[in-house]
Amino acid sequence: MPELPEVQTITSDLNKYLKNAVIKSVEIEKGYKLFELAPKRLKLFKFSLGKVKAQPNNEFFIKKVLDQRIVSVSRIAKNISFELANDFHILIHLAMTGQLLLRKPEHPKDKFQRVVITFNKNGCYHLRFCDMRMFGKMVLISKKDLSKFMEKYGYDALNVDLTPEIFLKALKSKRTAVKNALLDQKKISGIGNIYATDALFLSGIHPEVSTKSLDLKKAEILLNNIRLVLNEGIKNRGSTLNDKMYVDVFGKPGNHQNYFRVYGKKTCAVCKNSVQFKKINGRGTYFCLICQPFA
DNA sequence: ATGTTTGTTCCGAT
DNA sequence: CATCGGAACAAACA
Repeated sequence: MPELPEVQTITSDLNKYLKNAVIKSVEIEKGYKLFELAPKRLKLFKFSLGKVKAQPNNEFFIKKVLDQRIVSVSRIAKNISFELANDFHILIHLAMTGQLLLRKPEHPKDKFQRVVITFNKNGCYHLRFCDMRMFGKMVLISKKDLSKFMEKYGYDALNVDLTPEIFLKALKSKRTAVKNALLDQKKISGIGNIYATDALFLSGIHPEVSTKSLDLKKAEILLNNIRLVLNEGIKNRGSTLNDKMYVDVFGKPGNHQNYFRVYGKKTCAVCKNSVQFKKINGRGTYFCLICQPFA
């Protein structure tokens, strides 16, 4: 579920609460394998790490993280990275339905709980990795491999080094509908379906307009609106849809769903005309034909 | 029963 | 060979 604002909310809370905490135990739900589910899933892991080989098994993971101190928690695109005091990072991607919950050990078992890491800092805490659909991943990666892993991502949408010129060039390197380019993490990272939809609406750009038709002025407007909705999303602690799958580390839903511009809407808040809904590249897309003319 | 879902990768067509 | 779009991954809900 999470896009950049949701991952950022989780990451900054975890950094606040787990920085310098020490991992005292790791429990993996019976049948849940960090890297070795079905053969197909193993393949998925390998590819998702690029040329980097995933570590072979749960035991290796546990051995390497036990008694390690968390140096810091940070966000890489939509991944959460736990820097350990040794040579490794724990990398977590929540995909569609992943959750990270900070719990007291006595708190009742959470639904779809897959991995429980116990930390020792100001008492004893659980970090529970829950994932209903199991598209998420949790892997151990060496510092050297992490830099290789990061190469597969384009500029983070909130990176101040990303200028309108670079942004435009990145979009144009893909000859496709502008919305598809925005969702391509290799070009620009962090943007997901909801925030892309709202940013295009604010920019008056039809989602199916070709990247070829963009000019620097439009790119600058779009980039500013992307940052506007992402920063708003962070301020509002993320978006929680009706399925309630996104919650923060305390189990609380976000508020940004109350501030969507066009996503999930029936009528346009600006011109009152009916909002269009269309699947673009398999992703539900909302737009207003009056405010976002296809031209 | 069918269609829907915040993400990413695989695979076939071009 | 590079690139794009659709399918697949899996589970719950309406």
